[in-house]
Amino acid sequence: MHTRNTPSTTLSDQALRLDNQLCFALYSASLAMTKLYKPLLDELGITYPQYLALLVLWERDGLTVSELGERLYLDSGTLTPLLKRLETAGLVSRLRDTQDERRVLVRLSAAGRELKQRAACVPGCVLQASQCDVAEAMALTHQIQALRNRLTG
Amino acid sequence: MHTRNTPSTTLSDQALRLDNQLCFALYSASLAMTKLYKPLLDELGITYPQYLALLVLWERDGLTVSELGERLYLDSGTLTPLLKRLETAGLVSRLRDTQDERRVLVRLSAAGRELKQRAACVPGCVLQASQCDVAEAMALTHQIQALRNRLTG
DNA sequence: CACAATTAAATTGCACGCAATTTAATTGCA
DNA sequence: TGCAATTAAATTGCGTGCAATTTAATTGTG
Repeated sequence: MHTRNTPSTTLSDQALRLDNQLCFALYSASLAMTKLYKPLLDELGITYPQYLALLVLWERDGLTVSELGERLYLDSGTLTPLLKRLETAGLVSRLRDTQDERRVLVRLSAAGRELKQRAACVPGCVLQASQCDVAEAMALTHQIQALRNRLTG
Repeated sequence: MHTRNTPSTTLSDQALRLDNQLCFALYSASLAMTKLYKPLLDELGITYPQYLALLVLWERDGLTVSELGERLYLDSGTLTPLLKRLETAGLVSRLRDTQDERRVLVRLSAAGRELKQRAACVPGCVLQASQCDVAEAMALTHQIQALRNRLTG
């Protein structure tokens, strides 16, 4: 119910404006970033979420699906099919842990390890395309990580 | 090829670390934000991208699919089925523009307009859950929007 | 006016994300 | 030891995102 007949802008109108939404800024920036990666990752024959999984494995090989999921904030419903595709592409192996048959160990293949060299130029290309200087990008990264940690913690 | 036998950390190793990726900060924060909205939007019977489309229509009703897409950075491949679901839910109508039959005008129904009142509390709830003060959230929003504009421009 | 070029949505196909459930292995406790 | 509770992946089902194509309407040009 309005208190006058002319269109008024209430506090909740302001709060609901798309351009005032932190969530939409994150959402649209994340999608834009993915599109930026697309041509670079096409060269490597992988998708953006597959690239993220490989980043984790390039840091530390031989993780379980759950450990990968903790690092990426993704569950087995997302990771199982993604990892099967990486396996089909010959980049990783998926083998049950003999110590605990519930677990599946994900390991880089030789091709998976070699792909790291070909990916070495990707972060630089993206940074350049995003027209950020390194310091600005790092500062923003830390702020967004801090937000995410509050959201998930 | 390494210049020594001990494991070394190269510049490109650093550049490829998951926690140094602005893209992953955005990606994981965006997903975390979506999960925060989930229970609130479940109450309203809509998904997060549907909520974004409604935010646009609550600002300005009667847009074409393309105009919605420009605002949300989404294409008809995403929006057409999403808008059909909003139509099925009784929140919008989708009618060909009689002036130009190529266009489809998306308009809020009475129920769609009324939903805005029920959604009025959502931004505040989310802000509280994200443990940001308003000024911090706004500042971060503007920084991320500026980045997105560079990425899409 | 004819007709090629352009534009707007819709469609198709594939890869996520994720909630909910299922399957299988391990743990813990009486 | 037996067996319920827990844990780890996989599976199912649905809703995005998006590239590529298709369909249909409009525009522009000779």
